[in-house]
Amino acid sequence: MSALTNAIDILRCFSTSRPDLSFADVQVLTGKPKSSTSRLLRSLRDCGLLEQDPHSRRYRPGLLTFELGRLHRAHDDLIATAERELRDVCARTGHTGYIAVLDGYQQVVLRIVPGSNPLRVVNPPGQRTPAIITSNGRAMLARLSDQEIRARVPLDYPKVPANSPQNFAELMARLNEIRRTGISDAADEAIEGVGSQGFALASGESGELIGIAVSYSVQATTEIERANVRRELGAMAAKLRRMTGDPLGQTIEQLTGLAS
Amino acid sequence: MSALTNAIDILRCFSTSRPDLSFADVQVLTGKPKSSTSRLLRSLRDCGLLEQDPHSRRYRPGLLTFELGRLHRAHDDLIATAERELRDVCARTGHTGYIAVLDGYQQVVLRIVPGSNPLRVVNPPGQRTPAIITSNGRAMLARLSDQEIRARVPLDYPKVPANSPQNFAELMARLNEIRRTGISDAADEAIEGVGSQGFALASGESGELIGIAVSYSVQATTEIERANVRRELGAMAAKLRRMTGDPLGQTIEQLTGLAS
DNA sequence: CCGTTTGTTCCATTTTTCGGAACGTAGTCC
DNA sequence: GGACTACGTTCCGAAAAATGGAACAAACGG
Repeated sequence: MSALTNAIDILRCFSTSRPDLSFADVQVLTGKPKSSTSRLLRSLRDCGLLEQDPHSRRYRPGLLTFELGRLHRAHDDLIATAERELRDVCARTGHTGYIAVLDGYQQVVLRIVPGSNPLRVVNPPGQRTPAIITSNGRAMLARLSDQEIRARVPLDYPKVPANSPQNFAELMARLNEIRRTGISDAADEAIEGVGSQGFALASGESGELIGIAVSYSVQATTEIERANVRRELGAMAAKLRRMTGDPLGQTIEQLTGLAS
Repeated sequence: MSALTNAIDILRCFSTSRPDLSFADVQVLTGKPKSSTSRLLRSLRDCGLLEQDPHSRRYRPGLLTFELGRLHRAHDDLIATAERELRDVCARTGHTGYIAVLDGYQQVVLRIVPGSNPLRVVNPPGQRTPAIITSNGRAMLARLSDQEIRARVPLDYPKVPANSPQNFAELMARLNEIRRTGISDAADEAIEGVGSQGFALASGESGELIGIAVSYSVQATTEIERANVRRELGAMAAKLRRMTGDPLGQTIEQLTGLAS
């Protein structure tokens, strides 16, 4: 196991729920010996990937990650284009919009478009969530080949909320449904009382894949309003697919010519 | 030279002016053999620190840097406190506010508060600039011991704009001036026609040091207006120093008990 | 079809890393 | 004060990984 791998393992211990860690935290989370942890933490700190609070002695992501993170304008064309359209939809509907990407079987929130409705933003940018329990997460999975999906979802199917697909067969059933309709939805899954609808957008040019979703309170919306959201999303999807050359019906593997 | 060091050297090649790099770019910038560059780039890509555009094959900071960068809310208390106050000042004066930190002899922009005046934001967050040519950069330097300043500024004094201190002696003269008045200013240095005033804020508790500045068009402001900015900044500095327990007059080294 | 550019793979040598154990350093309890 | 514990760092021989020159491969251009 390379030094870089170990370093990354440490960096991956940090998350929105654990924005800073003590030496002991890191040691427990990585399961590495004290000596290795000590050396690596020092290296990471010295190179700017981590910072150490002078008083609490806890570690947190460093200045370098801030700088690099700013540069990750990330797939800029695709995302910026999608964000513009999403803003329009959110302005019209008042709901909150999300743009996310897939990483393994998790999704990571990239952009948020706050809505005017009083539903607080629950997933800040950078937030990781299992893709199988969100509307746009499943929409993205649906664009992968069955083989690729199988490879990404852990063999030991994770414990998920009651409304989410409870096993691999249920998941595939939902993904096939999404493949038919082009739109994905969720209700009371990741967060109680919150529903969302979303779709996946692939760039025909770069083969990038993003998920776009609109999120709302289930209680505070009527079936009619949700149908309206579906219509808005459908129109947005159609427009974006035209703009980005998304060859709907092709898996990402077919687009890029290789498995990721 | 450790693998991690080499990896960091590659990451540090990316900047706002070079947000993505080709294999050849990296090879030239790092001066490493092709084989090493190839292996390292692959590792960095595989672990998520870099991404590779499927078509242009160019590299850019990856999803992991985005996630970690989000977590670097960084020195949150100090910066958030300062940012709140800065917002007030910027709202009143209409000018653009900056918060930055020192890294070596460069400063890195952390936060921007756009003003209402039509001066476009020129330094996005993450931007690096030599601290010796900005008002808040010099303000931060002025809070270091002379020995520490000497250690940070390159022996081969860099080429700087005409209005900036042209050599180490001139720099020290200006820093001593800042130490006397508590406020730093700049005009027509980093950017032609742009002036700024700033000060440094140290947290008495954590020993962190940030620079706070307000920036404006030299042509579009009168001497009276600039005096007003100075007054606003002075008041803000006094208030923040009280709030954060900044022991003005002490160097950062005295605060943290060690050289950084 | 050949030269160029660009990038990857191979492999013997050199250099790091690894991790158990010994060694500090505080803080705490009695 | 002294023993105890939590927390980290340093040491060092064994083991693993990085290194970089060279051969190899692929894409491009003329």
